[in-house]
Amino acid sequence: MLKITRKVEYALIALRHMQAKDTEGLTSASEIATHYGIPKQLLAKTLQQMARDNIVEAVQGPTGGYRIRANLGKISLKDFFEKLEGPLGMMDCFFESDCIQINTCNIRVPIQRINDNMRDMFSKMTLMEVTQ
Amino acid sequence: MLKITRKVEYALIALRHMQAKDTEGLTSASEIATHYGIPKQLLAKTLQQMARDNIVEAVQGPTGGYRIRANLGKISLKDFFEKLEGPLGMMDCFFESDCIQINTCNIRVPIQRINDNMRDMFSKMTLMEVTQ
DNA sequence: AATAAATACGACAATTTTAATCGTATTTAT
DNA sequence: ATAAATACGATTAAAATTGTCGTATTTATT
Repeated sequence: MLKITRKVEYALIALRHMQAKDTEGLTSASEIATHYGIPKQLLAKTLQQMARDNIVEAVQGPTGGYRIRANLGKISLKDFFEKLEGPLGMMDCFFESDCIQINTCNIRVPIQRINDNMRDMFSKMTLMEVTQ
Repeated sequence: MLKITRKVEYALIALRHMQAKDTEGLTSASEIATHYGIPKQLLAKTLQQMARDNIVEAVQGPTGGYRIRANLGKISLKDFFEKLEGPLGMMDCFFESDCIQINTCNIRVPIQRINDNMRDMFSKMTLMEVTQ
């Protein structure tokens, strides 16, 4: 429990890899996949999603690839996690309201508090702290 | 991602339920399962695990049940989570060392830092904060 | 113009993890 | 003796995650 997903993991690996290179150069999904031994297609999808979110920029065609587009110091980990994985919550009932026990539940409020602490923590950390 | 498990959820529900009652009285797994509409056997196992961890005390036989044994104000959420679910880590490589990429991995150290922050946060919260 | 290498992406399959159930044994109040 | 409760290993079911497939599109190079 309380784990990040591979998608987030691969995204962070890719960002850190690109960060370490010349800002202007492009990096292909293959380059990263080969270097870190991770599945290329899955990584590519993750990069594509980050492109849709304007975190990276994609260039098509041969010699194409990705480069970092956003200011990573201005994206909080909370926003990053939520862009890739949707709303952040320790229990599903914080966003899916199909729990029929929601009225009798005695821990929703206290867990909500803890959850707020967690969100707060991730709000105060930026992507830059991971990638540099 | 970053979710707690049902086991932890049921454990917290049970503790909070018992906390709200007379300290000396016993509470059966059935009572809690019925009241909150959760699977009795699974809840029972969770209570049994908490009994092994000395968080609750178990009394057998008819009229038996459980009561809180530990001082919940002295058990951190981190310890509680780890008692029920094992070591707390955002990535498996923090305790399972079978990742062959562990040497080339470029995010292990930064994620480790974030992980430490998270563990720190849960170390500073007690079970009492959830159950009262 | 043809080719090849890259991104784009929906659909599907495999794997892993989590959740729930089953079956049986033990304890003990009535 | 019975019944209601805890105890717990083994198994099954369900859900979530992870990975693959197939095909389309873009574009530099020849």
